[in-house]
Amino acid sequence: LNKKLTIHDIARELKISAATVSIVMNGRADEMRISRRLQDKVRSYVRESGYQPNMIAQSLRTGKTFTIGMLVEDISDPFFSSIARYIEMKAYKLGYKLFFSSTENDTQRAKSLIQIFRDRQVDGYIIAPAPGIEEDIQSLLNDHYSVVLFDRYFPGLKTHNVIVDNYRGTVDLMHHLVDNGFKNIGFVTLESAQTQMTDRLEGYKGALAEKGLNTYIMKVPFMLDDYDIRQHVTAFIQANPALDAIVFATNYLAVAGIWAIKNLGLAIPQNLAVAGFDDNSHFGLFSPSITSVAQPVQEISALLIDRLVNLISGGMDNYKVPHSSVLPVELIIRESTARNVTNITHVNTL
Amino acid sequence: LNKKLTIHDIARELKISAATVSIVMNGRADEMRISRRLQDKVRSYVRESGYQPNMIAQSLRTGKTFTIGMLVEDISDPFFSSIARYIEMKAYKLGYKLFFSSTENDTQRAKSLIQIFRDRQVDGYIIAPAPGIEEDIQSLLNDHYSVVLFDRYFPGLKTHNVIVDNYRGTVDLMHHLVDNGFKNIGFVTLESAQTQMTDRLEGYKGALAEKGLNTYIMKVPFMLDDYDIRQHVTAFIQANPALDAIVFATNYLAVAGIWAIKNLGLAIPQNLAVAGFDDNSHFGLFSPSITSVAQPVQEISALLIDRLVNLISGGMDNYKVPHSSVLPVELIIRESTARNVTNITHVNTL
DNA sequence: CTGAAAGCGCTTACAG
DNA sequence: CTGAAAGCGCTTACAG
Repeated sequence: LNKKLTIHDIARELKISAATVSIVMNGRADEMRISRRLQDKVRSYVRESGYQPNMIAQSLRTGKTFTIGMLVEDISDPFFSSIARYIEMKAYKLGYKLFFSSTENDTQRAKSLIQIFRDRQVDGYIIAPAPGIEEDIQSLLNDHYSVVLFDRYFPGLKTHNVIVDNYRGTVDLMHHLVDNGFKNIGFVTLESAQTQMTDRLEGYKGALAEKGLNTYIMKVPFMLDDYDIRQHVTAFIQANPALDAIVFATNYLAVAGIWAIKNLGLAIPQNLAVAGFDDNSHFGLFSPSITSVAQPVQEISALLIDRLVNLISGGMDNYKVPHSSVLPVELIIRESTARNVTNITHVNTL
Repeated sequence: LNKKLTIHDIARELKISAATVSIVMNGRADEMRISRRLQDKVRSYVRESGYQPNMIAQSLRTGKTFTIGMLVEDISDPFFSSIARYIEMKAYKLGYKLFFSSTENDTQRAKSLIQIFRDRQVDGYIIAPAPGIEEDIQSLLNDHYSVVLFDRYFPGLKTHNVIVDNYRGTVDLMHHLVDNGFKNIGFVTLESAQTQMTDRLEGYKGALAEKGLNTYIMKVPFMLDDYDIRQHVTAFIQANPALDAIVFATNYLAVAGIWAIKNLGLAIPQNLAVAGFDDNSHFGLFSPSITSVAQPVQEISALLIDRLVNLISGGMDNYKVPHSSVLPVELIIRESTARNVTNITHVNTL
């Protein structure tokens, strides 16, 4: 196809060696004591000819690809796609490109994707780990790759993590519900031992235990489609007529759950209050608008890419002190958890 | 760091030449008449040693990177992120990885990202083009790169395109509104000459002209933030009290517009019916649920990746007959455009 | 101050 | 049937 200019073409044209061109291009000209005149000559030729170094050749020689592999659960999920967006923008400025991949939280798929990233020789990894890939992460660490986990982590691994205070998020939400008069609060979560899910569950249990209230927990199996999630939620509500509020541990559980509640003909929050974890830019337009615990997407993204690029350039020393950043979450109160109207109405009718 | 096995290590171990190993690895062993015994020996050694060829070296030698550059307007937009998701899954099976980048519909940024893709030597390009990058696309074509455009295209360029029938989408929507008794239908779109936007606008004008109804058009400047879009929509509604319905030309215009309408205290659809282009998985849960024109995301994705991989492997011949696929859209009718209740109520009270 | 040479790990004619 | 050699385009000691 189109023949691209190489460093040797330039060297020949300027009657110097290719090494000199390379050194000037890499900003090592002063250090190598190349005359200013020659430097200018090279630089102006490069500028005019529009020469662009072959990154593949550079990568083969230096071992650096300026590429980052990012593994999320689902790139079309609003939480992950907005993080991807921020990280890509910051990476762009730093000269890095990202490979995004969706694990669907599947162990085998995640393992395979990590291997692909290895084959591609990415410089670093940003991973929201699927269950069961501890060994693969540990193996990356053993081989001294730069890795940062987020959203969830493995307590047994000495990794750098960027997570949020999931426990406190649910506790704050429970206090809000209790303060608004709700007494029988259900919790719909996933059949999952991942840290972000267990922390949210513990927050729920802890807050209710403290208040001496009953717990109602439904664990939905992993990887169900929307239809099946709705069935589970419907069954849960029907089996627990005492429920006056229900909390969903993830964004997509909430969306499926709200469908189920509407389908049962229950009014939110009059018959059943609703709240969810992970905010969604559309929750404010739902009917009614939905209370949720929001994660600081922008801070998470900034921290992830900064930490990773630091690791990549800092070398092995940084691995000595893995560090978890725990960011605060924010409770966004909307209509779906408004004070228990039924009780108030009841009082009035007496 | 960790020393990886090379083809020469294997050759030395097996006391054969590196070329033989390479040939076996690339499935050209029979063609090159390498004995079955030797083939098996190589293959089993490769399997046991876990040897993985160095893709960077392969790319340098062959010029192929098995990488695709994908340029969208915003990777966190649900339309683009769901396309990204499908494409990534299909690409995974075909051995390709994707670089996703967001242009924000900015000309300079889009140009810069295309150059970065070139530097990275991607094998092909999937592009939702920003305005003003005709030359850059043409230049890719001139250099015989594989390119497929989607969502919008440049009528002057002989590219392969995957688009939807935007014109018909708006026409269908207008007919639905008119059939339901709406007579003063506004259209909120962007100040944009991009094909997807002009086609939607033409559909609006055409359908209303055919019915002999007035048009009310607001063109919002590009790149406004949410707050400013809401201001524009508010001003538009206040300046046109006759409006009984309003159509938004994109998903995010609709979301911002609905905020504005709610803020004005107008009831949907009693005071003002609402519909939008591009469906959204949450529109069904809005208050009321929102009528919209849905694009066939999965078909778009499948067509894009199939076409592109064909171009990449088929070589130049395919460039002789650029082809536009125009996919049908689907009108999803929900509560926000229910039959004009005000009129009916009016009749009843007489 | 600058150039010649080696090598990153692979594939592809070519020779025998 | 198989191996030695060249080369993809770069960078990095090393020599002078």
